[in-house]
Amino acid sequence: MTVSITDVARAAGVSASTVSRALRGRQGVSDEVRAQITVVAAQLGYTASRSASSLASGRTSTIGVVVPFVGRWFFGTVLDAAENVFGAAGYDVLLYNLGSPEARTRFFTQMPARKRVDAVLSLLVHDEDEADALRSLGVPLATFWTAPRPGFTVVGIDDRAGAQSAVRHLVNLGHRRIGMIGGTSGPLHWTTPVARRQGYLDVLADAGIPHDPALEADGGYTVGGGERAMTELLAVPRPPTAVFAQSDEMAMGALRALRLHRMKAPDDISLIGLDDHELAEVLGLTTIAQPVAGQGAEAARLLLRQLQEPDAAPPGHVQVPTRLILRDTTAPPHPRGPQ
Amino acid sequence: MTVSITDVARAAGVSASTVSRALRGRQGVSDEVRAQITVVAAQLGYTASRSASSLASGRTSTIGVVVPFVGRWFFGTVLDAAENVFGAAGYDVLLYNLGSPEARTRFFTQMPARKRVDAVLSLLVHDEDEADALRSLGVPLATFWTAPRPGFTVVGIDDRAGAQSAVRHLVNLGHRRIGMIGGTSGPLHWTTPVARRQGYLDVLADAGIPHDPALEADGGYTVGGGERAMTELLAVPRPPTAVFAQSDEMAMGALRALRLHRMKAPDDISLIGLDDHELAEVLGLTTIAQPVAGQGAEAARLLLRQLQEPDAAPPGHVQVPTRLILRDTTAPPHPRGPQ
DNA sequence: CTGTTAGCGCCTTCAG
DNA sequence: CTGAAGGCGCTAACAG
Repeated sequence: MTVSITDVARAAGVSASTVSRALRGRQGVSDEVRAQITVVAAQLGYTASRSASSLASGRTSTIGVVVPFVGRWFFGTVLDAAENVFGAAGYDVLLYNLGSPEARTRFFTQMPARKRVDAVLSLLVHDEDEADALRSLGVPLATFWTAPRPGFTVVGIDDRAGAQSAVRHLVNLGHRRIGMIGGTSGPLHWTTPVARRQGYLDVLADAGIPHDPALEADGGYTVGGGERAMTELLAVPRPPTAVFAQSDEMAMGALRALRLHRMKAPDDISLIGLDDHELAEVLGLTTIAQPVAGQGAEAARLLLRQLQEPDAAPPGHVQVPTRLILRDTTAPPHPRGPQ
Repeated sequence: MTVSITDVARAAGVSASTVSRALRGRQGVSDEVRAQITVVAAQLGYTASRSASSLASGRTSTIGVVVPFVGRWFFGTVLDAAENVFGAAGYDVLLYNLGSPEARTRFFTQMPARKRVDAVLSLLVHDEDEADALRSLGVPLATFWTAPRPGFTVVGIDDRAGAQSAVRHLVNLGHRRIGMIGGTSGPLHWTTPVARRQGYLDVLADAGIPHDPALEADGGYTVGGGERAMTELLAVPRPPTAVFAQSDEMAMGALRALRLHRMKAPDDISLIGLDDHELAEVLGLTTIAQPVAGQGAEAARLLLRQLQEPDAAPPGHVQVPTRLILRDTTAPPHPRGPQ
């Protein structure tokens, strides 16, 4: 029914091994025989069975990509870029989308990727248990993070420094009451919110501004959460004149909260995000940009290199730069405000 | 090194066949033996090699999902929902992200999914050649479309009717000069823009409004394209008083164009989109909603059912409803305008 | 340069 | 209910 390597071999009048060698571009086959086999294989519509060749060779030509939520802009963009790099190199990608706790548990207990992938790119690793589970796969690993992680190739921005730039921008504009929308209590205990908060605290301290816990709100890294968080901040007795949202999506939610309160950025309150989301420009949102697709492609490339040169030392930690993008949501504090 | 089924068999004092049966929950194994084997397998950290079991059984427990751009909100959201359904059912998903023409060509010439998947969900099928290539895989197929497609389970909205609702809303508000931002000349010749344009023309004709080609602009289904398209429409001698954007992302671009021209929706011009993008609410965009994640989950479920009951008749064409979501970007035409 | 010989690890008969 | 035998389709030595 389905055409196999022996069918091609028979039709071409050679042995199966020769077909295998010819089609995979290995040397040791005369040019004319190779050409012949190529033609015959095409005629028959032959494609090698990945299962069979994986079983025989031990290689899968497949890379596992673990994503928290493909639907989220950041992860979708990273995945898009990474898949392009893997696909161009002849690798298929197995996607594990671990949005729900059940999916996450299922993945880490059953480890469906075991023996199925040559490498894994995990965009998010919650804790050391998950890291260990991944390490137990015995394949090259990459992840996104703000710090090095043993056994992983790590790509990421300096979250703390990025947050510092954001808050410093607000301080430079003359703001003293600066709020923050973060994500500490989200379902995922990853370190990004912690590092970004640290950057916020750093700059406040530097500028001699006392830290007011009432000016911190949790936006859970979602649009809706950002809206709620901004609403909270507006209800504080003495509201902030500027707010740093740890992600653009939360900043967008914050923008909506302002609109609902008949307020505007930057007239009533300044707002800065972090990411440079594709819609940040549409909204005129001032933000700290990070190269999202670029990081995905870079992580993919580093993983491929490890596959090609298993002996070379793993790359370790690659940090990519962020930069301030001035748009329309930040300005000096309004003079009439009570400050 | 890596633990195989014979290792488990030896450790449990049974044969490999018994281990295979026990672990896959097939009957014909006594409860106590099964329990024992389960324990031993867990201890040893055994996971069956998918390559080997696929080779032996002919089933892959894998579903291929073909996506034009994972990074785009619509496709990312659909993929997210579909992956959750597949994953919960014990299937892995192989992702083929065909954003570039090269990736597309590579996929359709090499057919890397052949012999690797039990079914395929292709979010976009350009033409009959691609459809035929997919059919040649000999597995259950599903896709998103506005019309039935032989050999595929099709899920989708009624694009024409959806567009009609959008334009009818504008007509009902009293608009007579109604522009449209579409996507006919995009790189992908899929039929969505055609169907939505038809809906636009239908309502104009119904309302006795002559069709003015100058009021149609191409936004290529991207944010940037939407911005350019709206800019074009504003430059027309007698600009529209209302605009229907065939997608929310184009509508968002249009909103930005308005802002840059110091104009506002709905004060200067009414705007309606189609999708109900996650950020449409943030922007207050009036739109026609379609259940995006819902459609992804539905397509996945239908595919799984075909896998479980191969004899049942394939579901054919499932059409899901759209509905008008009134927000802040549409209003009756401004009285002072030259009408 | 090419063919032959063994498996890769598992599932599926077929016996018992 | 369980074990033994064979083979899925391919690749990797090893001979020629």
